Amino acid sequence: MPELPEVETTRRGIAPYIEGERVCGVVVRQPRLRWPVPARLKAALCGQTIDTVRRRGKYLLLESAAGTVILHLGMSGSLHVVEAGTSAEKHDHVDIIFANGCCLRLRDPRRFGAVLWTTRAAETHKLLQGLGPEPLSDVFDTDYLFTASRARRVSIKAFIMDSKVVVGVGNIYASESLFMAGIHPQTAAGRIGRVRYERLVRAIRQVLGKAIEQGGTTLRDFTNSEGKPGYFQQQLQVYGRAGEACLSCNGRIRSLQLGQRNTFYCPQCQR
DNA sequence: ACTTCGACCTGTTGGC
DNA sequence: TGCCAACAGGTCGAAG
Repeated sequence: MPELPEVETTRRGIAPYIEGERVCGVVVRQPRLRWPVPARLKAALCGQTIDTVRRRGKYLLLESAAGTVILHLGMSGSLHVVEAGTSAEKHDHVDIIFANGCCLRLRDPRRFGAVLWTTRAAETHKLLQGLGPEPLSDVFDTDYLFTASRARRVSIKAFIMDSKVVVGVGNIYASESLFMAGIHPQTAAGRIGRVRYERLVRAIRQVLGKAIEQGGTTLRDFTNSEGKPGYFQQQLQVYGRAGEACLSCNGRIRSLQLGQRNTFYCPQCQR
């Protein structure tokens, strides 16, 4: 479900309810997520105040003086703020309850998500330390991407979906960005020139930025923390449109498998 | 060091 | 209507 825009939409949705609020309870109904939810989470977190809710790539970081909760939504996770005491449904695995009466609830049917706890700077955590730059930051520019891609034989699509290269570009926005940049998804990353990387950087920024503005993409069931869907799917140019007409050239959108992921592109517009 | 691929889960969809 | 296979927005870590 969530790529960077959906995670950012979630962050913005939950922050006002929990920033500056004190945790007074933690309920773990299902500790078996991607990694076990640490048993010490409850003891560590109770009594702490969540100072800030940050995002790094697709990870959400709830920071307190004692440590940081690292959250990942995986493929099917979502966070909602409900009133403390609201009855839990089938896949509501973890609640963090606040003294102000709010309950931050993680739902994740496929359980690819994660809830972890670290007492050190979150950036140094194993899962975060190798991450590439934020796509919307200044560090992510043409030079960076061009240099990082030299001698790389992977497809450009797999390359931009690699979180060590750049974070937050998932399967939907990878296809969309490559369409906008006019680059065929199968092209080897190392064989793409500077000028085209300039276009690609711009496209990634634009696509992600626009998607955040629209509250993310809702294909099946993504809703923000208030239960509202995102609207970016109305702007999707190629994702999920195999067999349909390209909105730019009227040719047929095609799909292919790249790195075990479905990939959409227009063979006319993308070379 | 790079690349590919299996693995982790459940729910939904589409074909027969 | 029912059953079953295929597929889904992520990504780690092993193996080549």
